[in-house]
Amino acid sequence: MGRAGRTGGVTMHDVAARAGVSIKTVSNVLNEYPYIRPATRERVEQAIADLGYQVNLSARNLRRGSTGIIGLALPELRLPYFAELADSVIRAAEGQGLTVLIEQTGAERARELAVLTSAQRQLTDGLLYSPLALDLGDLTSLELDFPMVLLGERIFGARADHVTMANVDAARAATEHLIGRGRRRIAVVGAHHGESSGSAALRLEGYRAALEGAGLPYDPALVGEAGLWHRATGADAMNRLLDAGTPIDGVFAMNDALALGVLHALHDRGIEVPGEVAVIGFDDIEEAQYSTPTLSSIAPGREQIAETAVGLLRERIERGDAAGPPRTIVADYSVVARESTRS
Amino acid sequence: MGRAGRTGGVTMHDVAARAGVSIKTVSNVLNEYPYIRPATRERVEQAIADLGYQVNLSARNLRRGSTGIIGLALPELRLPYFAELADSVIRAAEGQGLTVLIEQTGAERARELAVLTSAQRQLTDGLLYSPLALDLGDLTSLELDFPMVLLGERIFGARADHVTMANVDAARAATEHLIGRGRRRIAVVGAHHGESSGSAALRLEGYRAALEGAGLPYDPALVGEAGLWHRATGADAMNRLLDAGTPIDGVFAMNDALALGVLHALHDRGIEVPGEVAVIGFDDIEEAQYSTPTLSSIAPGREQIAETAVGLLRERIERGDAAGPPRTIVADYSVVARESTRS
DNA sequence: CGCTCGTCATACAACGATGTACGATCCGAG
DNA sequence: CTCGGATCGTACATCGTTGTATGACGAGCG
Repeated sequence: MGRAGRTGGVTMHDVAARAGVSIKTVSNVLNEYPYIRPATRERVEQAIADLGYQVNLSARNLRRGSTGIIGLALPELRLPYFAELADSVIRAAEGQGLTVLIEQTGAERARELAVLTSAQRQLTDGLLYSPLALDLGDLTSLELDFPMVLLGERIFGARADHVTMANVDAARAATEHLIGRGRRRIAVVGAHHGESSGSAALRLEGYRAALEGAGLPYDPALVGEAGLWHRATGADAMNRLLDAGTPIDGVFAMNDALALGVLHALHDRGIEVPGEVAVIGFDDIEEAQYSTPTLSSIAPGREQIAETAVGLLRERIERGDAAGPPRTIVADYSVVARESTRS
Repeated sequence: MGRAGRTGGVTMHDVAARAGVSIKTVSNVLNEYPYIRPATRERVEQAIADLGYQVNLSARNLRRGSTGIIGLALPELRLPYFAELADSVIRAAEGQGLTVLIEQTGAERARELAVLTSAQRQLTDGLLYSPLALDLGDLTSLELDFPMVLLGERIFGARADHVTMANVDAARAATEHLIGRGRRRIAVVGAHHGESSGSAALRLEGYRAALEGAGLPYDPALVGEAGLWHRATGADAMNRLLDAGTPIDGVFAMNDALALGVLHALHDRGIEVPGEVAVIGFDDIEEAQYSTPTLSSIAPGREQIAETAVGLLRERIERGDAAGPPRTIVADYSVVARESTRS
């Protein structure tokens, strides 16, 4: 074991020798130390170019005590929303001079907790953290003293920065969009029974608020449970609702994956969308533009979320105040109307 | 700047002091050095637990000259195929004790080349590399001496390991599947004009072989170009083919994203699938199971590809023979028939 | 009883970069 | 011509870990 640098093992020492200066001067050139004569700087840069030198990041990291890497903990990349989020986060981080290390938790509680103490923490300067399975009871676990920004859809009381979306308002807007299309028997898919925090609860709250605002009754028979928000669970939930025989003319799915499952279930039964049932989702993943019919959704401002989150995290890292007062940023959203809710 | 370990700055030194041994003994315990008395080992382990010590990876990496991280260079995570691939690679790597650092190239030639010399190379022990824009002329750029495994759909003559799929055979099987359903005017979508290597060329070859085998003529009017294999370009290509007025009763799309775009274009024009036109894709992304109609596709054995690729790379890294004789592994594939080709 | 050999642990010197302290220039002002 | 401050570079220690060399101890052998 133990091969040195990938670049052929060229060290600062070699560069220094070639440029005829000390090793520290090379370091100074690389680190924008101001007092270097142009001639010296040029000689060093030439030597660097000649030898194809690259700094050894392990050594620099050790010395500096930081790595320039941030972690991104999310459930699974195969969920389109998180893939797109990761994409945006990587771009945003790149723009701010950071590298991203992705860790998948599978939305399992144990693994979500493990992420907080894993060896990776030690290799990263901070963490963008998107837990799905944790609840308020796990709050204490989050009282760590490394820079962290909570990401996504849950509202925690945790003492950490949080970049989120306006779940209640957006869900209300989605439901109102259906109501505005003349729907009156609107089902909701994705509820988590007995959960009071988390995006499921918040989006249900928005749904209820919209009904109330329109003077429509809240009917528990129209609430479809779905623990994991996958296509398969969305299809299952829809099938259960239909099997129960409740009349339905609109569906608000708590995310697009669920909504696509719902579309699929409706299609299977020959129920026309949007003719008989209108459907709206949440997340506005790219797939929503290409499904049949195309899917109306809530666009949560993913780029903005990523950019903001990386920015907050970077600030914490640079200022070294992992424990500063927590900030919460709520991203903008918008309703995107497509075929699935054309009236 | 310069905060030490995230774990509160506990070092081996502290552990050694608490356990009443030397610092090296602690290291020996951690590194499975065989000659340690059980009593000593236990004392050290207790001290580690008491202090919550974690090794400083930067220091270890510097000393060992390796990082335990592998790079994964791919076009974009927002392309479902690559998101699913990344998911599988991360799982496979985790199982083999490695961490994955994803780098997005956007399928741009310049960025694909930049990946090979970026600072990240220096932070990783090896690279899983999935270039789309490079061609045979770039072969020389790939003659690097760090461990690398080429991934995915292209066949290079490069002197590097390659995990690929049987593009020609699989494309032929897809086309034969359509022929078996009685289709005779089969279009292909995703061709790259003038390219002779790369998956586009190989899949086109398979398509032609299938036609030939069935005694059907090859008609250039049935070949749809699409530079990037996205939903949007697939829809565009299909629209162009339809606008040209060529009769078509089947479509082989070179990947699922294209196929979904094709489905969308057909739907827009009220053309029934599979009644009037049958469609088959390639990649078998999860979305294929939930589109309307569900999409027939070629399942390329993604798990197998990921597992194999990580294994090959790890072997290279551990044996230190980045320049050993190149191996090529061809993964299994299978035809998955769904609604879009039900006859 | 002296010697070798297997066990167990230690001291020391690296890995490659950077911060600190300090010495060596150079310039203009007195 | 000397002095002082601004520039420019250097030597050294250090980040936390691990490989090498080495020493101490006890057991088994002749």
